[in-house]
Amino acid sequence: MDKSDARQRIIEAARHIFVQKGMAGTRMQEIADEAGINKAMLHYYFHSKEQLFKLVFAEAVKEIFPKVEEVLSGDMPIREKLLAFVRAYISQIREHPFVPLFVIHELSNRSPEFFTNPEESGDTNTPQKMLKKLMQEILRARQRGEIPDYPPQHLWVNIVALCVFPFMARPLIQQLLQMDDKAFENFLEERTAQVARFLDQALRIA
Amino acid sequence: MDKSDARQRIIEAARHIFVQKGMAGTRMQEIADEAGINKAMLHYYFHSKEQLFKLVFAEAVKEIFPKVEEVLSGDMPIREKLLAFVRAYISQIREHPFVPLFVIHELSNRSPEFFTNPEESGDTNTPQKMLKKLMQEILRARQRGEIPDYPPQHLWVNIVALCVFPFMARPLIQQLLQMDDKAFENFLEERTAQVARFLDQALRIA
DNA sequence: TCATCAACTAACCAAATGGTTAAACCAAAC
DNA sequence: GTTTGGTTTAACCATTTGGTTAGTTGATGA
Repeated sequence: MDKSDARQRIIEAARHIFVQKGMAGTRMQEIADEAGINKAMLHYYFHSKEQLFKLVFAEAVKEIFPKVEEVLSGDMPIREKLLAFVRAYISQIREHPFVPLFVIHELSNRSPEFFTNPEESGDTNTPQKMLKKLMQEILRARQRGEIPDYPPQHLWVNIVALCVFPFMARPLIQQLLQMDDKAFENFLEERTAQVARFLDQALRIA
Repeated sequence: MDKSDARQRIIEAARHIFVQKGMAGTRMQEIADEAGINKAMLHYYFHSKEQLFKLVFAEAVKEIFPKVEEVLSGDMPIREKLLAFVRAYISQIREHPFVPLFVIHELSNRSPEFFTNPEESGDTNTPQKMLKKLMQEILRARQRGEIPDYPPQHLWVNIVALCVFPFMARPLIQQLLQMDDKAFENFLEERTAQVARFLDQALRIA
């Protein structure tokens, strides 16, 4: 069975509107309208706005956490690995362009433990642990002289910034660089290659 | 005279709360409380929430637009100029760490022309024009072989991303890299030097 | 001393909003 | 056919929220 397809429609509508307008800016009525149902149905399936929001938010967090374990856990040289990460991550974000801003904005006024994924709490592959491993890998590569000696945390933040920022700051960028929508789409097309190249240069040893 | 200091207190309170919670998440009552006045006073000085918001927002936009004309209009070589920009811009953002996320978030649901600064409309030094000049300068330097041939727009976005992203994504970064507040402050201390170095490397000619 | 006017307040209002309720609908089980 | 139980709805409710009003205060100037 569909397990009631209204439920699914609600989730999709909620997701669409929450991501666009944020928790505070979203009206339950608007979600109901977009899902094509009565407002009371929202409370039938999810009892409160808060609960519905948490569900959407948790989903969103998963979408921006690097789902790139294969890339990071492979055993290629660090430089290629980081470049592969860039490609995989940009492509992932591109499928959910508005999610990073949404997550970061909502996170900014909430207690930090709000987004520890509770479901897979026993899992050893939590993003934090994966990242820690990557940091160590970067350190080792650095000691072996394969890349310049950037502190791993800065290097990591640099990479993520290069990947994610253009999606978050789209309206600002378009305004400042006078791009219309088509120009910006084109800009995004080039983006993967350009970030990869920029990073590649920055990783060359002196 | 003070031109009524209540007015000033209102603006400061509004700024504080709007920046933290966004337009939709802000309650007029909360602003009134923080300003230590009656809610009706808000409407006495600024007649609507929208108007008060616009004022705060316009102020905020100015704070994140690069106020670094001296740096950009100087005539040092492009590489040093870009490095000087990084230093000046990070230091500017550091004084208003929450403003970039605020502006970008509010911008994301508004018509793009919302933030064209109307006051100095006759001014020739609008940020767009300054940027255009910088783009051309980058192009020329590139043709002269002083820097690698990154498309100027990508290079520009890269630089801004490296400067601004850590401030916007602070809670995410702290969570993922397991930094407490002190560790993050320390991270920011190092940031200017690290971004400068990363950029410097990326700008070396092959 | 009194008129004036900006600054200020308490009380109030209408609309919006998250949430509830009681009843209706409707397909499957008996 | 009737009962049953999940699904759906219209109407309703209490609170919140942006905004207003009518009136008070208090300093200034004639």
